[in-house]
Amino acid sequence: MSRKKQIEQTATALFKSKGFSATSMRDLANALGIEAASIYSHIKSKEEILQRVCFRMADEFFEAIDAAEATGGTATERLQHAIAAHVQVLTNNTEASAVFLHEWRHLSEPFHSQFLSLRDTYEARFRRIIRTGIENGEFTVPDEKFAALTILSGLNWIHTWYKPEGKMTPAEIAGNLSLMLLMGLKTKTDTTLPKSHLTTP
Amino acid sequence: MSRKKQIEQTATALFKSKGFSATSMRDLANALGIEAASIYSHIKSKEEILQRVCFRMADEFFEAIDAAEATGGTATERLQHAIAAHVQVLTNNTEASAVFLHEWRHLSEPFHSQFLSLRDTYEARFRRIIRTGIENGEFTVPDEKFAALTILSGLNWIHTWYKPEGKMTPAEIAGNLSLMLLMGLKTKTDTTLPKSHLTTP
DNA sequence: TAGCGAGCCTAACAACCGTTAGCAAATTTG
DNA sequence: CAAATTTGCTAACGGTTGTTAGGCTCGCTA
Repeated sequence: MSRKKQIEQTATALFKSKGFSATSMRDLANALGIEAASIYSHIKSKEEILQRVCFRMADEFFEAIDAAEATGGTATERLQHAIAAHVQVLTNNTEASAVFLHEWRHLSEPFHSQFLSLRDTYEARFRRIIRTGIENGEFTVPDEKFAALTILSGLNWIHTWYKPEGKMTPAEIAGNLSLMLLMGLKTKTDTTLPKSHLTTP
Repeated sequence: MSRKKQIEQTATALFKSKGFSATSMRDLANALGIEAASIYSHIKSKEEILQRVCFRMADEFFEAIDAAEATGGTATERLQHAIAAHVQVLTNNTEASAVFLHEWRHLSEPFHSQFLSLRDTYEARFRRIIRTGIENGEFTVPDEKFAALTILSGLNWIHTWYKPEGKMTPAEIAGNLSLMLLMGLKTKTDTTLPKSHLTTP
């Protein structure tokens, strides 16, 4: 592995555990066993590392959802595939995922805006699947954007606990999440919510 | 309002938008229109602000869930109340909530450990409701901890977009979230589902 | 064997960090 | 009105920050 990749990987681990701002170049150098100044033989700046991690992960998420949507099928199936693809990327590199999810706001312009734009586009992909499902009667949901964001945020906590050696495989995690988010907690034979809390506008 | 509260509030806004580490005392002073050193007439240290915000919010979440659970009822009803209570706290102060959710890791010991312990206890409250619901057949879910964390992470993104002047009230948001998380996205053909949002009576 | 690039070093920079000391003005309280 | 408290100031501290300059030492290749 190239030295640059090694630096990137070590930095990613530190960024995840301490955050970008709280990680100094001297911390990073110490973790690598070299001097801080030596790092600049390989990278241009501290932020360059963050940029590379954020945009590489963005690429991975897009590639994954592209492949998932290409399979076609019903909205339910496409959503399941998109969830599985998202979980796959998330579990494949939890450290980079954590940085991608939490540290992007330390990007300077124009990268900050670029990143947000990519994120919006990605969310729109989920939204479109859900809208299709609403239109053809597969889903019943108050608001399509609301649903998409709830699903995504329900997926994005995985990186906090997932360990490759754990007992659930990424596919099983994806299956459980799909089940919960598509079917809800309620037992199928009794699916009504208490009436005292419902009103129809 | 006391000057100390004012400082805390301004700091909270900055911590939310830039993060704790990336917010300097000179940034905070600038936002307050005074000199950095002047802040120390009111607080002991930068971290004191973070501590106060984190533990005050923890208190609020516990008070809310205490009140919610005290109402009794089925597991479904208790979970709905707990969700509504959580959303209420979250929407009541989005800035402090964001700090509570994302900046706690910059707490030093023993506060860091204390905070994590409180968070675990809070999550266990949700888990217990869900376990009850599984045991008496209200819920069908693969794993109780998994379900609790998925629900909580599905709630905890609200602070990123909620504005008090928006068109959904906190109660409506809670209703929509309850609906999505309890019933899922899939259309149920065997029951009459409310077509839109919920409101508390 | 000469040369080259990769990799790392030391030294140092200017800027910024949280915080303290000591003092002055303003405001509140007796 | 006097005393006490609140609120803010300037100046400065010791330390840390990201980064640059310039040079040394290897292993590889021409």
